[in-house]
Amino acid sequence: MSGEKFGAFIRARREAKEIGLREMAKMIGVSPTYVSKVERDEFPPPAEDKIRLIAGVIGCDVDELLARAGKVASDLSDIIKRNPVEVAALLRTTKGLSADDLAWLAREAQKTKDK
Amino acid sequence: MSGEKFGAFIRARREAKEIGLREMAKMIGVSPTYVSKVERDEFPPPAEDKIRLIAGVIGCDVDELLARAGKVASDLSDIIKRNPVEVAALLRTTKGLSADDLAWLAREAQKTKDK
DNA sequence: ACGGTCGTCAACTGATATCTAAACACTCTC
DNA sequence: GAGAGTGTTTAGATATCAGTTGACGACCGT
Repeated sequence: MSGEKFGAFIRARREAKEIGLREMAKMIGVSPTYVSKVERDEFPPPAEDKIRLIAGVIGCDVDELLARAGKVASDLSDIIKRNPVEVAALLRTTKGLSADDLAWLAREAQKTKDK
Repeated sequence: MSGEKFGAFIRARREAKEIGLREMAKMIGVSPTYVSKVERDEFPPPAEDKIRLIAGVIGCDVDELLARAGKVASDLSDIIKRNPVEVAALLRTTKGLSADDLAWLAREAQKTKDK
């Protein structure tokens, strides 16, 4: 499942979009040096807000990119913290379910909410 | 929902169990000074592994105590990272659901898995 | 009055996260 | 062959995390 490291991944995407390193740096509000280091995995992935901007620039899903960076979106953490016991139980139960099953479950959740 | 700070909470629990500060410190493998500071919220909550030990000592749910510390169990983070897009969608949908609804949803997930 | 226990204070340490600025080398164009 | 782009190297800055050591004053039983 996408063994590609964070840095290599965003470099490939950036180059595919023909965006220069300095241009990218300006867009996400960091120094070019930093982008260079991160893209060669010499520095760890940046903070969440920067990752969100990068996702916008290279056009990929924020949650996926965050996962690749080894992080979890802070709004998701907040949701867990609101009902730690129940949500933890739910998540542990979903461990091992397929993407399709997860999608089905999300629809069930939506139905419950609408009710 | 339990506005009590992390430190004050564990101090109350510890005292209720008549456990000394030094004893507690020994049990979780840190210095007494550290426990003292944490319990008076002069230091931020400890790392996850220490929090797990504390939960065992004072007898409370690990996920709840982690939430109180503003953290999320790392096994839950791992579950999210395995299927970031689908699990993120599921979690955002569950936002606002009651504890009962969440429990129901977990049972649905279990049924799906058994199938 | 003495040793033991209680919690506390001040001062520090090492590691990790999250970045920056300045100078460098290579290529491509004119 | 000068200038304008690339990306890269060297060398930090700054903050937060996750704690430790050693000394301190208050109290307790004997």
